[in-house]
Amino acid sequence: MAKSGKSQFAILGMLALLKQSSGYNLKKHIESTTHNFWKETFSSIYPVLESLEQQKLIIKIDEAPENERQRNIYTLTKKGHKILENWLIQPAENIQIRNEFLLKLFFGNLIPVDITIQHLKDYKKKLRTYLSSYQAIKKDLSILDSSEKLYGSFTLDHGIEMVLASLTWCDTTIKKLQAQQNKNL
Amino acid sequence: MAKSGKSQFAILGMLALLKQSSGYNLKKHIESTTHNFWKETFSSIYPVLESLEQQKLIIKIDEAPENERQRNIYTLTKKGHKILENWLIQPAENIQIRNEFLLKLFFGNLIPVDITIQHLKDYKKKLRTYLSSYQAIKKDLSILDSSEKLYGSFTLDHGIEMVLASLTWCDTTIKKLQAQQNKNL
DNA sequence: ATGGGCATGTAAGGAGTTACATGATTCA
DNA sequence: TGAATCATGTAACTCCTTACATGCCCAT
Repeated sequence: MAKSGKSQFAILGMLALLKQSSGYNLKKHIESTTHNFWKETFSSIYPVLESLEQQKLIIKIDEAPENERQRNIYTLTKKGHKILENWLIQPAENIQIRNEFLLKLFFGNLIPVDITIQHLKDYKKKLRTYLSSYQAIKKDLSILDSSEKLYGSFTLDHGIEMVLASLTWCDTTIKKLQAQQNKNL
Repeated sequence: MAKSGKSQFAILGMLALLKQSSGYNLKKHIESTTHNFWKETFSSIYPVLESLEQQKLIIKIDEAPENERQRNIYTLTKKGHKILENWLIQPAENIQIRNEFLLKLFFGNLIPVDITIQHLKDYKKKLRTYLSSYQAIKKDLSILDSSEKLYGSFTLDHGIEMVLASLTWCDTTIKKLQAQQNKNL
């Protein structure tokens, strides 16, 4: 079955940046660059590549270099570039955000305060992990050329700023809950 | 078909807060309180309510007050409370974040800089809209009782902090792009 | 009497995830 | 020779979204 959502554009865009790539390689690059706001799995990448090829937005490159393992290398066609650019110049649609962590917190008065505090502390740990992984990604950005690096640094900075703001909010929230806890002693 | 995802818990939790509610009323409250991180549609609410009733997690209240329009009022059973609390004390699973806006920005070097700058400005406008809607929700929180208000204010503050950090990031990013633009003149 | 809010659902489809399945190559 | 990485895919499923469909009640 052909997929037709946003994955299409994510893959098209990444392929445009890399000029040419296999599905496997695409996944690797998505993981090392857009991981904090966009992920893809093999199960979506391969069918999407097939669908994009059928739509003539990408083509398979016939490179049969000797001694090399069999793999499918794709590159964008002119039509592919056109479709991609057309999508890029449109403003983004509203995001559907579902945050299970916040949902649980919202229902916090249904469980003991100390469990919620623990959840917040665990969340902080996770956020710190994200922070260091973003710093690792920042290093990986050097793979791409300088103009791409610029935009990559923007999205990465966004992630970093969000994590930092979250960490501050966690601390404030924990303090408020602890104050609540003391009041009830 | 019975639904079995996170919607179940969102509805169970909201029902626990409200003590009792119709599906329609649930939607209203979800909109006015968790809108920034959790939404539900009628198409999920009604089937989920039916499924929850079959699982004996909620029951329909026989209130046939004269002169009142027909509607289904539900409330949690003991089993429902147990299931809900059990979910609440488990740490939240990792969120799958997909941000189309950031994805487009990441591919920004494929389109003219001024379009990207415009996208950022439009995004700022949207963020400011969110900010004022959060302030409106903060007022609506007064519907709930004080302990629930506390947790509602936490999740809301999270939204506000994220928006504020985003706005700052937008300004920084716009400045960087404008500098880039001037360099290329 | 009519428009808006209240109220409840169904049907079909879309998009992505998880689990399953396989095999080649490289390096230690 | 065995583990890790490269490499490609299928099948089933789940969940949610969009569009559709209906009708009451209340206020102006």
